[in-house]
Amino acid sequence: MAKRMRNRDIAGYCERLANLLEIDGANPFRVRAWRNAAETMAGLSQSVADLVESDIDLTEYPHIGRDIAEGVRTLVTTGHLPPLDEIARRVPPELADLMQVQGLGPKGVKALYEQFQLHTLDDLERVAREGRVRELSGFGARKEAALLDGIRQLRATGEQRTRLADAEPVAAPLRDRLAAIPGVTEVTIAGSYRRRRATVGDIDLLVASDNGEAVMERLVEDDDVERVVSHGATRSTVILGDGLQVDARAVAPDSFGAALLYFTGSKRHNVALRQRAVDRGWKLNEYGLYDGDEPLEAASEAAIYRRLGLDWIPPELREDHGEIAAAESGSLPELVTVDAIRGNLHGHTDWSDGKDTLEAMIDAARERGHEYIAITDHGPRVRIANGLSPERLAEQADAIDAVAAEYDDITILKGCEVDILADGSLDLPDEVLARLDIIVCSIHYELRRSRAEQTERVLRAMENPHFMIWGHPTAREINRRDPIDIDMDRCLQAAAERCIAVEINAQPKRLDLSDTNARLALEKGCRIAVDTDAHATRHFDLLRHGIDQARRAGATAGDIINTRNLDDLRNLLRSRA
DNA sequence: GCCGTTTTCGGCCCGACTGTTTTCAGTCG
Repeated sequence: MAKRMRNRDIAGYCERLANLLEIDGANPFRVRAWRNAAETMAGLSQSVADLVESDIDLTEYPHIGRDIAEGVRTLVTTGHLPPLDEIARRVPPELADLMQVQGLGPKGVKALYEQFQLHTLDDLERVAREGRVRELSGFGARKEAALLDGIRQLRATGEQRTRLADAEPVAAPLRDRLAAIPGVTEVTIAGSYRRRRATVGDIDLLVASDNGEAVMERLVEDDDVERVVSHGATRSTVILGDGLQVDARAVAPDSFGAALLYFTGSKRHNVALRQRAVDRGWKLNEYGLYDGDEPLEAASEAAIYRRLGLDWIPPELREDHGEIAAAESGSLPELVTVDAIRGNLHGHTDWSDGKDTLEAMIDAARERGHEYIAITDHGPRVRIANGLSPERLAEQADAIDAVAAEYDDITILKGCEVDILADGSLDLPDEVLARLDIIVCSIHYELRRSRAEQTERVLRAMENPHFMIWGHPTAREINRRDPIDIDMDRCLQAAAERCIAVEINAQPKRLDLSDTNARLALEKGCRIAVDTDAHATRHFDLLRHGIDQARRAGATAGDIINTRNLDDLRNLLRSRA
């Protein structure tokens, strides 16, 4: 068995093969087939390697047929993707990486390779600096400069996507500035931003105006704009000072709905919708839904969905994960909202590594209308966070009792975020845990252990009857730290069987569980806790980021334990023991 | 290479922008 592959790795191989096939001039539909399969696997909540190991037929999944299933099976077991090895004999595999340079596609890479025998980004940079790229037919001085720009940018940002919460404070003000332009009736940030993905690759700004040209003029002149990549009458691309790319499109107000649908995506969702239109003898594009040349609907998303026989689908669900079938049968889930949350079950005070006092945290929860709040400072193992010993935990309990007496509008739950040690034991003894109302169990250390070890670690911890909520289950930090390697399928199954809730941690750097893992958790029958893991009063406002991911997983209020009233919540937690 | 209640063969999204090949190919989303 080769080193265990993550879905992301497998998708990477398929994507690489697709790039090389494209450079080689293969049938474009064959290229797309591998890309589609890559996307399917990247978005799958189950581990593809597990599926292969369990002999599950991969062709059950969309866009994976006999050949690709066979290739992936071989890849997982041997570390080799045969068609990739085959093409690598003719096309240097490193060329696939050159396609990441903005403005450089398969044709360009092929031409550069044939002319200069260049393989790598460094080769390309050298040839471009020497001014030789412009000699090539189809290239010129401007293209050469653009490629150098593209190389610089690729080196600066890599493939890294921007966290949604980091994109918001840049994108929203720009949106508001465009909205203030005379004649603009509406501006919406579409794309993965509107679908609330945890990270965004760029910002898709959609503007409704009868004078798109004026909007584009204003955009490229904006103070935040560092570089203009393209600039047209209805469409422009700019790079902002912090490196974030913005794709802006202007459309007439009466086709805003169709454009919004189109530019919100996902690509997969759009393809499925267009197919549905074609099945009815119509055509759907960014300008509207048409019967021949006759426009049927365009002004609103809801009207277009309705005409296609579908309920309006919330953007968070538009990933082609079965939402279209659900919209057809009227069985879309009623997604949870921020307002449905009655309390936060994971948060810290200055007793451990929180910034604010017990009283301040309670007041912050009251200001947000919460009915209860759990105080879950760290257990002793997390020493750097000033984790609480049993003695200090007892002191804190007295402090909570004293404070609680002053409030009649909120209930304070005594809790702890205990550490799951490497051997699966918890960092506080059972008799201490037994005195608490709520116990969040999380992994903070020893993140690089093997999959088998991590799985055993968590399964063993879950045997403890005091394990109530699995906190930030994979310990990932977006763009900074990979998730731990663990058999999520088995652990979520165990959580479901033991009535353990799994957390969606709303800290923007975590968002852990991820949307796909949260979806898997729901499929397994787990209940979910959406928690802020607040370390300061202002962190209560991060809740919406966790709710975004819960919605992307298709969660209703009923799936979330902290939408329950206090009695129901207590019963749920007690059913654990 | 995938897919399928009009199909196991013949489809597979397409429009905007750029730069360069003076009429369009390549790239992108």
